[in-house]
Amino acid sequence: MSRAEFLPEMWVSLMKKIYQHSWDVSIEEAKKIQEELSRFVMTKDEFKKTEKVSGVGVIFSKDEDKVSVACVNFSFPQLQILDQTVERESYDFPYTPGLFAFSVGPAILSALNKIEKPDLIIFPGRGIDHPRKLGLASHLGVLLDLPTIACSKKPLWKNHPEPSMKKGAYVFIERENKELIGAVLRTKDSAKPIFVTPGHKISIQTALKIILQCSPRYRIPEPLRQAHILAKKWQ
DNA sequence: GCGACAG
DNA sequence: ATCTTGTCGC
Repeated sequence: MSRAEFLPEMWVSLMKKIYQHSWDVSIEEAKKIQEELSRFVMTKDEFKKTEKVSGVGVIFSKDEDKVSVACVNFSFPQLQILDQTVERESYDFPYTPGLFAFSVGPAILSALNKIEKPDLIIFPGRGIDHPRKLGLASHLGVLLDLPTIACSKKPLWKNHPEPSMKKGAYVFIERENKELIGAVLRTKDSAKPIFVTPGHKISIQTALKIILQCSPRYRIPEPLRQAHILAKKWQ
């Protein structure tokens, strides 16, 4: 099949999936959706500008089935807050490892609708480092057709390597089949490293570069840190 | 069978 | 995620 034939078919199929996409599904259906959407995940740099970078913060309510979601747009690389939104919504899909997006995806999409469209989004959690290659950042990256990065405070992989204590140091993480899925990145001298993985339309190298540029002072990249603080206020 | 498993 | 206690580097 030629590339010219392949691409349109791929996009028709993608649009179909997005049109049919439902968050109100069983666990088995959710996994199937992940398998299908993951075919469209790209880990090459596919964007021209990153002038506006958004961070997403997610906090679950203690008692009720509610989740607070904040989205904060930053200028890049100046890192000034441009606009932001926060909201508290109920969610139907209980938190399940591997299916995080089905709990918080709807609330995040509705929050993102209330701010200006960013050029790139940083999500808490996972990206391609996922059993079906579709962590939250990859899932919403495909649905929004935007470059996305995932950052986690927890290791992607058991027994991860340790970068040097100097800010900017990193070590790649690979699957057993040697496929690169992300990196352990030191965003602050002598602080615990964070775990960075591409979501969609971005390479690991570029993701690391952007996350470092977003972390001038604190361990957690500023867009994620501010979004987390804002979501926490509305918890 | 058991614990761990993004937030 | 949250809670809690303790330790170290800046």
